[in-house]
Amino acid sequence: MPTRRGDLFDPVCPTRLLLDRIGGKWTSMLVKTLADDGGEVRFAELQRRARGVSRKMLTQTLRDLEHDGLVARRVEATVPPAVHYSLTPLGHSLVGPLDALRDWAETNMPVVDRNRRRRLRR
Amino acid sequence: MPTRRGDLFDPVCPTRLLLDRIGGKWTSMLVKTLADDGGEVRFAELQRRARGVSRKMLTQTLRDLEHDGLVARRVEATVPPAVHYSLTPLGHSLVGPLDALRDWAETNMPVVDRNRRRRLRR
DNA sequence: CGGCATCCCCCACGATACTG
DNA sequence: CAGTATCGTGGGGGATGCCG
Repeated sequence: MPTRRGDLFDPVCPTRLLLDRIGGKWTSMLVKTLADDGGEVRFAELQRRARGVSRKMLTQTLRDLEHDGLVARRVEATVPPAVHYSLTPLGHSLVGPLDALRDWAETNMPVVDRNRRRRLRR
Repeated sequence: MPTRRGDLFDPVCPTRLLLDRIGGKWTSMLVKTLADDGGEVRFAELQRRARGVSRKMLTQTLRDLEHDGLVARRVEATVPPAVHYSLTPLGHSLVGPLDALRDWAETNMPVVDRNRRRRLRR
């Protein structure tokens, strides 16, 4: 078996791959948006809810999620086209673990002064 | 209350801050190493266990973890110095949620062919 | 031994413009 | 409406060297 369970030190270990995904700037909020809705959400609606995301990053993030089987994409061939996104069952199964992280963060993450963005740096 | 629970769309929401941390290349494996050990681990030992980490990134990651109260640093003022790292209680409390993520990843993360590193890119 | 300082590279991400 | 194409940039992260 190529992937030993728990071997975070393997550069291609599943945990690292997952963290690469949900570590993306928009991934977690998109998953949460789709999870909260429960059904299908259109592209423009997603962009409206994820305040600040560019169309490029929205597309790219959704493509990655789709590639990993977390998100389903359905196209209505109308003019203009309507594209609907939703969580797959696999996607829904990730919501639990993600919520656990979120709960931990909201309870324990120290409140940061807005001036030092990101790291402390210097 | 400044941080609304569940507002992933707030740029400084706790979840995003947490993901910035554990999204780091070495963070999760360091936390896991310290968690598995249970006690104190020396700098050189950490570097040995986290195969591939440079001293610079090891120091930087540990500093960030320390800053967030997840890791404790203890210096023995001998020559040469001996520095010991361990998880704080707060750090230990993160292990559960992190393990949940890890379990999900190992069960559900699609096996990736080693050729396409990171995204699909093109 | 542990850890800054420095230099450099690369890629995630943003802004903008064009298209079916 | 829902994308692609292109360009530019910030900062995460690697390599190396010096230092107390």
